[in-house]
Amino acid sequence: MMDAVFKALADPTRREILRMLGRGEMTAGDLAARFPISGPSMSHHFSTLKQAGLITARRDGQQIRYALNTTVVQDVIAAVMGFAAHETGKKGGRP
Amino acid sequence: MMDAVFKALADPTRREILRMLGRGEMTAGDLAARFPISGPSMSHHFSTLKQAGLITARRDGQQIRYALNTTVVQDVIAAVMGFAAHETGKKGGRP
DNA sequence: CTATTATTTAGACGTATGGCTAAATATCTA
DNA sequence: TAGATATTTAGCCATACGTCTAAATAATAG
Repeated sequence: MMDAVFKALADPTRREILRMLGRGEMTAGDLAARFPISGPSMSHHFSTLKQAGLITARRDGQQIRYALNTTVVQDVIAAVMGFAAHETGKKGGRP
Repeated sequence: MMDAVFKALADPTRREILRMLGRGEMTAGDLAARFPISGPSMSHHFSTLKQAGLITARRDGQQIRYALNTTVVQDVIAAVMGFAAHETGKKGGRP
């Protein structure tokens, strides 16, 4: 599960999509218009992000509105913090 | 730069290496012995992590001791937090 | 129902990635 | 110096990834 999440984060276009969605919901079209790659390629990125759980999709008429899934984003933060959380003998928390 | 970091994090073996180094410094050999893949393959993973700045290497006799670079790990955390940090109209901080 | 707009699915293509074995390099020991 | 141990570098191979164009699906407008 985290495997799909980290793989999704590996691509710079997808990270930029996440940053944009961080400002609020956007339609697939609006999002795609801001990148120099084809619609189908963007759609594939959406699919990757969605299956990783990083974004959610909901249909609104003929458009699809994508939104950031902040819950999973927080899971990522926790996972990364986990890398350094086991240092022994290091001063933990805030002083 | 963050590009190399996120790419490095995309592989589960490399994430596991980081977790192990989170417990403290280890030699290339000790680290490699804990994975079911060849030494050369492990060496390549070390190289990827090192060039991403996620780990540091220092020679100690005939061995190389690897250590987690917590500074860069924190940069990753900051970067991921940046995805969700721009939500408008959401209640921020802790309640 | 037909046409139009929005988005995804399918298939193809070149490059990147992760794995392996064999060979090279570095350091210590006899 | 020769030999043993630790680690990396060099090639090779199969699979995964990101991109594209063409075609399919979904929903709205006439």
